[in-house]
Amino acid sequence: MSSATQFLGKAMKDETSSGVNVDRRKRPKQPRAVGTVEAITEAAKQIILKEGYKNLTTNRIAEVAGVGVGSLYQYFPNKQAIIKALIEETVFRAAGKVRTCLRMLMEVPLEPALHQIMTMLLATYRENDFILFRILDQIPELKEFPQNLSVEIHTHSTNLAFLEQHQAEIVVSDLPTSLMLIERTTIHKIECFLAQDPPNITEGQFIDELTQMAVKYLTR
Amino acid sequence: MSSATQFLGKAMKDETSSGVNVDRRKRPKQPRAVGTVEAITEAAKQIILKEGYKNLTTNRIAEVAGVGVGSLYQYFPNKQAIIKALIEETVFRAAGKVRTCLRMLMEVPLEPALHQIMTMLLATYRENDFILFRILDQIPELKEFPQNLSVEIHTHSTNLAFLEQHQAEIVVSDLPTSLMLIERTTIHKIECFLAQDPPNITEGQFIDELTQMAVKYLTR
Amino acid sequence: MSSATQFLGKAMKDETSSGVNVDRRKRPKQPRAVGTVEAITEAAKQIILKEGYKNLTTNRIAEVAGVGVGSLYQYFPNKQAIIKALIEETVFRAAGKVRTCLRMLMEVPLEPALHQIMTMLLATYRENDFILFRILDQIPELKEFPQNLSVEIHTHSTNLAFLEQHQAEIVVSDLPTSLMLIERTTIHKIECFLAQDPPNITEGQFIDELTQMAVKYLTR
Amino acid sequence: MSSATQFLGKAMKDETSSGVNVDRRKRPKQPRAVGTVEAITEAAKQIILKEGYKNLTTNRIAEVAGVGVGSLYQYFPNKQAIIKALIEETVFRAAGKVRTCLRMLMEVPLEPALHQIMTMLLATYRENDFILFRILDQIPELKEFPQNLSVEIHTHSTNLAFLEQHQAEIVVSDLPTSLMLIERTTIHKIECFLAQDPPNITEGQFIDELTQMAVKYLTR
DNA sequence: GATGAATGAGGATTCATTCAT
DNA sequence: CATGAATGAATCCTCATTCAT
Repeated sequence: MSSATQFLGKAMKDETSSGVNVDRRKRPKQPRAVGTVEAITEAAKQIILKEGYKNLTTNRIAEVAGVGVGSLYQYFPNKQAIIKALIEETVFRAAGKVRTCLRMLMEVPLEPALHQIMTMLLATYRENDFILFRILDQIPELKEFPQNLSVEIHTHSTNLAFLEQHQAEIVVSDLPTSLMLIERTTIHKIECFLAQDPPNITEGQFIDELTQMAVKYLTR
Repeated sequence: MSSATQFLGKAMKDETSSGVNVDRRKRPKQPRAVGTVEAITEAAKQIILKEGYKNLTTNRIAEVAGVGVGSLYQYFPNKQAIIKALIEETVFRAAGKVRTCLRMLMEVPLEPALHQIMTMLLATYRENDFILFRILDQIPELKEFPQNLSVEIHTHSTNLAFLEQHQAEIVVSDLPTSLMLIERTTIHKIECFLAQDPPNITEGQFIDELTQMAVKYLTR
Repeated sequence: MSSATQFLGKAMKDETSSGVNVDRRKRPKQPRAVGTVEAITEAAKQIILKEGYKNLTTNRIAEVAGVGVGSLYQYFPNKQAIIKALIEETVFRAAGKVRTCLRMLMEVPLEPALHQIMTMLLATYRENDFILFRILDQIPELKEFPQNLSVEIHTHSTNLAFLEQHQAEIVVSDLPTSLMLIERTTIHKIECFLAQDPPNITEGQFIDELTQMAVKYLTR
Repeated sequence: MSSATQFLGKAMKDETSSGVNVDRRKRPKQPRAVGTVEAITEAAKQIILKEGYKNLTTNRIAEVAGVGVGSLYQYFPNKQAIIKALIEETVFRAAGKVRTCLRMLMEVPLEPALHQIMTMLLATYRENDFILFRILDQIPELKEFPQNLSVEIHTHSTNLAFLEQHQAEIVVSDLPTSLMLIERTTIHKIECFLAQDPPNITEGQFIDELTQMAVKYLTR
């Protein structure tokens, strides 16, 4: 039994015990309804970005989305589900970009490839309002459903494939574990970098730094 | 000094910190009072650890501390101040241990020294209920007073002294910046490691991993 | 500079910096909501009248109004706003009656006209639960928004027109100032009279007294 | 049965039903204790004057007075009693001045005498921090014990004696009632005048105004 | 489906008063 | 006598959720 399985098992147990449902209530089929759902998550996003997570109330979401509060509960069973949907959406889009980029760099040597990846990652985080990714820290309840709420989850296997493609240049013994370490470290640094305002290091320097760190670690 | 001046002074003091005061209210003098203050922060700690941050209400703190709600406000102006005091306390104690350890390893070669440091760091984080360190992520308001709320702040100069002592073995150009990166990365990894339950890697392996990462990065 | 100056200055600054909003929160659109708003102010009125201002708590208002506490905050940002609305309402209705009466007496000679006005004033104060007018004394915070909270404000210009119409009989030099003095004095006396229970003077005597005072003052 | 008797009767009934004691707890005999009592009322006065009635808490009084909260309850049964004592003190001192002045003007003709009295009254109100006199409006509970809390009470008989001394110049039929009207009106106007900042009338003009009003009313 | 008025449990905070030291 | 730590009922206000229209 892998730890992943255990983890999922735990999450499921928790869900059962707390009785909280964070999934969508119904799949809207009518185009009007699709628009409403998007308006809701978009409103949530704007509020988090502009007014802070602590101001994210259901009434405010409805107001910004231009719908009645009641409509929120047509598509989401509760507030958490809205946040979850928003993050999933964001993560899904971001992961797609990362995977596309990785596939294009399969044939490129490790160091320049990593440099490009890092550049793209930074851009993706910025575009996708990285603050959303950090929101999870403020919602312990949601942490128990991380299945789809982390970019790594959606990119890990592609990442792995990428590294295996470059195995000739790499010396670490346990590739999956090393990959995980690099992934986390990289993302953490990007978050720290983006959180600084103004940054005390140029973007170019920062990406070089990130790349060097990964290359050194992987190739001794 | 006119009453107008007094008033402005008071108003300004109140306003400077965005209206929120997170400092202590009064210093307890009677031994009984000291016990109460400790009971309050200890209660807050236990609640965070056992019931989660979202259950940290003032009434619950008082209940667990075995005092009346009013007593909380004898020593702290508001709930945030309690949390701040708790974290400061924890951080201060942890930083003390780290510094002591570092001073003992000044003469030891880099790699074994780092190995010991990592071991000690992991132990310290575990002992000191590392969860507290992560609580800040859930309280954006407190992030604005990070002066004393981060272990790094209290250990950075000692860390720097340690690395300078080993300069012969180190190749990085900008030592302070590199140190900061290593500090953050190490702490982040420790937090991730401790957050896993159960960990999918042994403690020994994990510390080796940490040490290798730092050594490689510093010495190429 | 007198202490009065300092006091007022401080008070004003206090209000400005505290940024308290005493306006309505939203305009009810559904008829049900209109009823709720009225029920709230009416409940506040009844509590003040029957239980005293010190028993005017938000929970009690909700209870008497037969609604939940939350409903109070659908239409008013805070308790003060409820009181303000109640007083405004009362003042507005009372001022309307006064103005109507004055316009009807434009052609009547001064003394009989004043007599009728005083009679009507007393009746209006009694009907309109004059206690509400005195509540302001107990809420220093509201005193700073007296724009619409005083009957005089809404009747002063009509009063002035009335006196100018009778200028032939009047000898005072500065009509506006004299008017203000009479207004305040009259109202104050009415309040004192109504506050007595039981009064030690008949209503007829009292109105004669009021009229005489004004007539003597205006006509030497 | 005079209205005064009725009023007292009512007050006593109220006290019985509310069971509140507002008298001093014990008469301090030791000089140290006398100092403490004075420090307490003085502190209350300073707080009302500089920080507003809403900031008058027992803890703050003790703090400003430089004693422990407990000591307040050595000499006063509750907070109201402190306020009552403060007002009594102030009223008593003010009434003394007024009576002295009146006795000196027994032989002076009505108009110049009244002019001097008004001047003195205004000064007394200013000196004695007239705000204290208005505090009663904010404490309905205390209004029920006005026996000694109003300057008029302590000066009424002297006032009456003064007017009787000038009976030759006076035409009103019911002297006591007229006196009461004048007293109230005068005090009310002084309060309004002092509350204005800046006043829109000079002090001299104001006193002339007051005097004229009284003279006209009394002498036709 | 959509609305928005209504809800009320629950949270942070205050402050007059007590009582052990 | 004096102290000041402790108290807790009471207060204002919030906000996720429901449901009648």
